[in-house]
Amino acid sequence: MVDIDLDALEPTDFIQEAVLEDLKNGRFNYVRTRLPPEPNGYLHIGHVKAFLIDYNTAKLFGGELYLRFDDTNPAREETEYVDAIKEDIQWLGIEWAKETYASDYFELLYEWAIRLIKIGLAYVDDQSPEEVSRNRGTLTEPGIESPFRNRSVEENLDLLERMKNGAFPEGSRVLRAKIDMSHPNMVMRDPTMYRIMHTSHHRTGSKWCIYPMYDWSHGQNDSMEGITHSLCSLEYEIHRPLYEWFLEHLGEFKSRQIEFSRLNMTYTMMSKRKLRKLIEEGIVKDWDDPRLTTLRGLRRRGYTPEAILDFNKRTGVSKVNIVNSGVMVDYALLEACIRDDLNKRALRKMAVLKPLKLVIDNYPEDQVEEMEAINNPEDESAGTRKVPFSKVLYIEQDDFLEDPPKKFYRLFPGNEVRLRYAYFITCTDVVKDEQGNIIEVHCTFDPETHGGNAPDGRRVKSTIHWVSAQHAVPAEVRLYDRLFTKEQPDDVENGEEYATYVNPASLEIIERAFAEPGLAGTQPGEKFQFERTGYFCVDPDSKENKLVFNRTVALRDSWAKFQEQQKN
RNA sequence: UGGGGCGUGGUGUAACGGUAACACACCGGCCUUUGGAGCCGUGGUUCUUGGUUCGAAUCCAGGCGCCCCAGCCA
Repeated sequence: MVDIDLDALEPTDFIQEAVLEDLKNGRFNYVRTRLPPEPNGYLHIGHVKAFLIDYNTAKLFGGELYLRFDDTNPAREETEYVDAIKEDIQWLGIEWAKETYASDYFELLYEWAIRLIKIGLAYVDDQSPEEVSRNRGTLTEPGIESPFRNRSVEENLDLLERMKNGAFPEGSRVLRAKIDMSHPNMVMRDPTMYRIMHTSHHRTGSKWCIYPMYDWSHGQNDSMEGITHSLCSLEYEIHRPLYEWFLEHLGEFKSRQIEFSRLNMTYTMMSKRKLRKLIEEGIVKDWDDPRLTTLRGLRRRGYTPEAILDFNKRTGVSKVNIVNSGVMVDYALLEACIRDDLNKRALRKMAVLKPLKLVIDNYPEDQVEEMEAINNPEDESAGTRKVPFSKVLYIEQDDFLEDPPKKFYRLFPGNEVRLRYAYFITCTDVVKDEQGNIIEVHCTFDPETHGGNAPDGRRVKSTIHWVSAQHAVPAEVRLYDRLFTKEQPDDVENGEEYATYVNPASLEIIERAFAEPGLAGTQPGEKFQFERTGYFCVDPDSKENKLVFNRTVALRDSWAKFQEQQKN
């Protein structure tokens, strides 16, 4: 029973409004939702939307959430996935009241099937899969009734039991609901309830030789568990009449199904089948490849549960149906969410991704100063730290140009910039190798500007980051970009393959970057902002003697954007 | 050409018959010891046509467009 003040509740979407209405008008007096993953692959960001709708709806009304694995197809489901899915859901912070399996109800479901046979509403069909398909009709033409449709109850009962016990080969028979072969809704044209599979199940072993179809299992499981609100995506809307038909004739408890838009995102793929293909073809390494929008990929990439929850909140809930039964959300929104979260929380560090040697000619040879740096300008309580400074430094290659274009404010011959938290420097000279590559930049510093402030009040246009060459720790840095160059990579155009749209620059490995010494010893999962370049986290590949960082997302970069504009 | 859904700036969501709002993106500007962050500003005849109404994104009717369904997948 709900013992909360319904009038005080604030529903945040149309589903919660509908549930509130059901509670107010007495259709239900409690709320129980269910979260129904199929244990046949890893979770991706699209699943999160569905999960959070179930979780948040139950939570708002003081109800409970069941985690029910839809394990009705043993040919593709494994325990390994069950564990991984639970781990991912927990990582997000979703709690469930009870863990159940569709297979928990195989026995009861079988009894219900017998009841349907007994009232003449289900029959064993001996047609081949091809015949069943051919006789289903088309979208505009009615189907043809099976010659086995009017078998006696006794024969149906006998055949089903023998099917269950393994008397017949796979594909030889199915149990079908007897509804209407000319129904305009294809789902209602005598849908299959059980098929024969001589496959061992991850939980029931070899006990069953028949397994229920999703359409026969799901709605009945909802009923058996007393699920009040069965929340699912739009493509199940046309299945709702079938679920209601079953329960109506069985005389069992009816859940209310409410459908919502699925989440699709630009520059990525959501379907498990396609994700699996990416892995099999070696385009990405595994389910946790940081370029994937799987939960494991996002986690390894450095995304936080908070950012993903925020993303979910910002994308909302609706029934808008633009593509693939749902909406198409801009990938940039996800990036905005992680930037927002990490901006507030991540400690700042300095790291030079593409090092260029900088020598301060007038700085004493052996001197080392400890410069005070702010750990997080967004959070004063994060305090400060000391960063060693000396005569020879590394700066970013991108921060120096011998012959700069207009609007380039960084270092170039004759120009003065600030080294973050250190000094003002002026570039005096450039050293090149025989091929003409710049290998060293020389400058002088102004001792009066210690800490980065000029007592005479003069200003510089730019502040650049640095690390002291003799103190820096080397690190491998993996720069990621979107996996595809096309907004909808699965919208494959004539003759092409989605592989055509794979972004060749989706992964760039920098073998030898240099980080400030404070980064030594950091542990996998730790997150930082490398000033001026982006947010990074320590990869699980990282070892005591070899740091590995993943770039979660780059900082917004108006200079890079400006350059991009100039090109176009 | 059957059935079921959905149409609000580029994208996603609000507005529950009473001045179309918010976020992201984009483009300007301010500010800045991160070209980050922050702050301010410019973008829409609410798919369309007609009707009801003092008043319509909202209610009604027609049209158009898009998505889903012909697995012994879920």
